[in-house]
Amino acid sequence: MSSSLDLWGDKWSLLIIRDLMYAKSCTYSDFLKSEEKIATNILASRLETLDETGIISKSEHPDSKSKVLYKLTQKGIDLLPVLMEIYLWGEKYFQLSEQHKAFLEEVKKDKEGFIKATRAKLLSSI
Amino acid sequence: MSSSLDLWGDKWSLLIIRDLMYAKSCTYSDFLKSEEKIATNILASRLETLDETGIISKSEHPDSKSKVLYKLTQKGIDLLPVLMEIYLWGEKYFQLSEQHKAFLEEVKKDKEGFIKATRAKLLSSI
DNA sequence: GAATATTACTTGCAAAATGCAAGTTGATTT
DNA sequence: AAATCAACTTGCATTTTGCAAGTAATATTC
Repeated sequence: MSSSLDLWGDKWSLLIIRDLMYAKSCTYSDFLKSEEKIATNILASRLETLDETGIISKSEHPDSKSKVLYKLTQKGIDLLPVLMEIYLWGEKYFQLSEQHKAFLEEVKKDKEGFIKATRAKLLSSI
Repeated sequence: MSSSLDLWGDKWSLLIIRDLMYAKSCTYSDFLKSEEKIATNILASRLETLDETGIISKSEHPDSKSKVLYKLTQKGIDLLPVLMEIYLWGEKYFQLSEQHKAFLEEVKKDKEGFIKATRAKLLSSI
């Protein structure tokens, strides 16, 4: 557990991973757009270590040479169950937006199924 | 997710919570005995914030006035599924001891059942 | 095609968090 | 009564974070 947390167990790494679960792929500036407002140097350092540890990978953007696409690897996609349990815990102990509530209601109807489907979708876009 | 991580999403907090999942209750010096070697000031500060946010609670030790017992609250016990998914991820990507491997094999046979039983055990000792 | 804007970063620096060693206080054992 | 134990606290050096500004390469606009 300690070793796992050393790889991705800090707030910013997990938020990066979360963004990638939603978006399938993000550019550097996409990450900067999320509401948590990560500092640019921290973002760069987290992307570097997540890449080094094989949780995300860098690839070329089809449209432009100056853009970089970040994606989850299988190792990163396998964190989906962890993220889902974090969400479900948060649902119990925080006031969520209607949007999030509706989403989690859907998930709870068939958690295994949701994870399997999302996992397949993410794996297909690697 | 960000709010959840603000409460318990750092390495030391999660290791404290893990110790309490195994042990049901720990004293300050019990935490110091775990292999990860947390510094005493960090331990004190984490115990304080986990107590403030209602994830653990302090109680009197039956044997001695000078000892303090720390336990998970329901809010803390509800993190069990998160911890289990962290373990299961780690199983896939790290070399574990035979002991841990055997434990996780057991868990995987009936994850829901294991969580339910462990949860009940922990709740009973609150 | 030169000027402007965008993208993905890097750098410098102040503030906060961490880690280590040592110290303190009250209860307990010898 | 003296020594030990349990739960911390304190001081300080090191590391990490966060903010603002800068840079270099590509892309777009005039």
